[in-house]
Amino acid sequence: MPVARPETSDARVIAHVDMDCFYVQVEQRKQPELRGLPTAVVQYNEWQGGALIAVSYEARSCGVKRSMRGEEAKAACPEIQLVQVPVARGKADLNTYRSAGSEVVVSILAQSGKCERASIDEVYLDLTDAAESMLADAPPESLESIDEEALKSHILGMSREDGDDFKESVRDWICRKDADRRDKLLGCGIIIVAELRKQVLKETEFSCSAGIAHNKARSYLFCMFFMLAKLASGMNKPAQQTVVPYAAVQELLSSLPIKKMKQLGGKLGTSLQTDLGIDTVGDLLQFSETKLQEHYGINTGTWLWNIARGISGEEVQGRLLPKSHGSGKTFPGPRALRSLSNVQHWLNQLSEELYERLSSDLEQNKRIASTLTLHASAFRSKDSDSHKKFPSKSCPLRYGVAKIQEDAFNLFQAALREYMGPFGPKPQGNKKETWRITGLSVSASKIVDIPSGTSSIMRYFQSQTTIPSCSASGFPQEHVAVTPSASESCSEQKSAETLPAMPEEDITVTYTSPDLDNSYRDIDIVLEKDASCQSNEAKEFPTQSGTQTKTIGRKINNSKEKNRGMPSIVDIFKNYNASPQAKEETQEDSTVSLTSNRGNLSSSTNHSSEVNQEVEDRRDTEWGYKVGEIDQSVFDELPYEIQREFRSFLRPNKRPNSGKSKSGDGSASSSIAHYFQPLKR
DNA sequence: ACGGGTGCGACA
DNA sequence: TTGTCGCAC
Repeated sequence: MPVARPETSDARVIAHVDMDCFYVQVEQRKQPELRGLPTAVVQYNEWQGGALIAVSYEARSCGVKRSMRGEEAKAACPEIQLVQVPVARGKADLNTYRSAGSEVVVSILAQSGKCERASIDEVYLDLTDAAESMLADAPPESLESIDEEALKSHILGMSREDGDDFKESVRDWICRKDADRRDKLLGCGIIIVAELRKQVLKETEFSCSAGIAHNKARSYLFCMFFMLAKLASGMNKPAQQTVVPYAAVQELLSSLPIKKMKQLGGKLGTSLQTDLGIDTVGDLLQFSETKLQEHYGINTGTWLWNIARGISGEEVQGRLLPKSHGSGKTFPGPRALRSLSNVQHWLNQLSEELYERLSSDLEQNKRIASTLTLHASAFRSKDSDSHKKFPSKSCPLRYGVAKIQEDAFNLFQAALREYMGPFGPKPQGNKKETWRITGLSVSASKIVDIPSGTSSIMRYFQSQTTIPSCSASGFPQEHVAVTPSASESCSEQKSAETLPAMPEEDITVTYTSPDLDNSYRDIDIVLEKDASCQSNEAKEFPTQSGTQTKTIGRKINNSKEKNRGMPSIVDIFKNYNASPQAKEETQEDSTVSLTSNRGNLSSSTNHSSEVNQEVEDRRDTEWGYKVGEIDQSVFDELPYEIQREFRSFLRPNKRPNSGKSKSGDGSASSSIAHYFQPLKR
């Protein structure tokens, strides 16, 4: 829930741009013969014709709706064209849509102001600067002609009965001399957005709709308004835009059902209705801020009070790239997974896709992700508490397909044991597994920019991506996890798995303690054979007493604590990226170089001298940190080649693995360090 | 026991 | 911080 900061006179110009039925448009661009035909994009064709995920306007007017099955759609609209979502590795592959989305964002929309990619097919734009300078230099009233596209805009509260008349009144509204300044800015916004949308159409062949207002909430809403109006009027033209004059807003909104408001489409909206009898925005207006706060807490209460009044201080984040990548699949009903090996198979597929996307993110955007998370959903058919949530688990992310696969599987097993409880799976007499996995996903988050100019980083990853995808043999496998005593079924299944063979001396043993309630229990106690300094510590782990558990917990905390004062690789990147030269933002043609970190600097003080001074200081020390302050384990977060790159850059004279930076235990034993690829290959 | 696959942000 | 939950397209 966005926290609304009260904004008294909000004279920003914010646009919400929505690529409507985007997947359909992407497919129609690929197959132009589908243009103009009722079309839907469908995935997983095998069951009842698959599920519709995007529906063209022609098909909608036949009564086809999203979340129909393909067969229903055929029944409703026999001539409908069904296009399947691409499938890769046995799962839906949305990459074509993702890249089509960034095509739009990157090449066009990012030009005229701050741009936030809200989803695969939506962006917010902050056009305040552009609108203000237009108002200053060439206000609409001074123009002899207004763009034809802009004249097609919907202006809420203006009836649009007849064509030419309507355009005239739109022109009048845009050019009104006596208008409120805020309305004038919106008028400029109309013209700017119309231009942008034309450009998008020209360069990508995609059409889009837009809402223009003084804040995000409203621009979103107006975009939705337009789409509703579009459906109601039976219009078949998907591309238009909506704006609302300041004075007319409140009246129009008060009749709006609250469930239509963003964030209120779910439980909160339902609660407003059933608990407080609030059905419309007008109803919501009757409630005092404190009353709302009593029911929904201080933040949500204030937020509700504000949005009812059209107040939303939420800023457009200057972010063109996603903050995380995920790859997942559901296994509904009878298809639920019931064996570890099956789970591992799918985790391998998902991890492959994830790695592929991480690689291209690195290649195209020079970003690196640092956390891997596993989510799963499950049920237990027999047990009493079969609704228990399957826990999510995360760990540091190591680059490399095999590594992600291995880590994902380890995370899964850790989560599974937690899910099944401290006593593990049923004793051997019952051979049947009690759990069923109905969904799996792996995701990568905490993505940071890496500096450009360190070209060998790119070379490294390019070579990685050319390796044939799945084969674990393409990667030198440094260690494999072995779970000696976790549970009958686990070890049983495990042996059935085809884990890559490797030289024996490289094998790393992972000891697990079944009653250790810690997500790192598999991975945090890896003992590397040659790391002699850790042997004392590691010896404690195989035992299973409660006191040992506490000891382990403390050790883990200690090792984390040790890292706490240290700059992580993330910090280093951040500081580097704050330097001005990394910030320049040129729109390249094909190889897009995006700096997503524009928003990292507080936008309100973006140009303050204070910040600039800070940046200057950082530049003096290049990386912002002295060599000696950087812990060895920081480097261990990266693949060897990249470690080498940084090492030569940061401390040219030191040999790999030579020094722990500070006192205490070997840093290679920290919870982060040992989990990554060992330095030597 | 399903719209599926993703992604975001808030909360504890 | 991690993990959970809700929301949206």
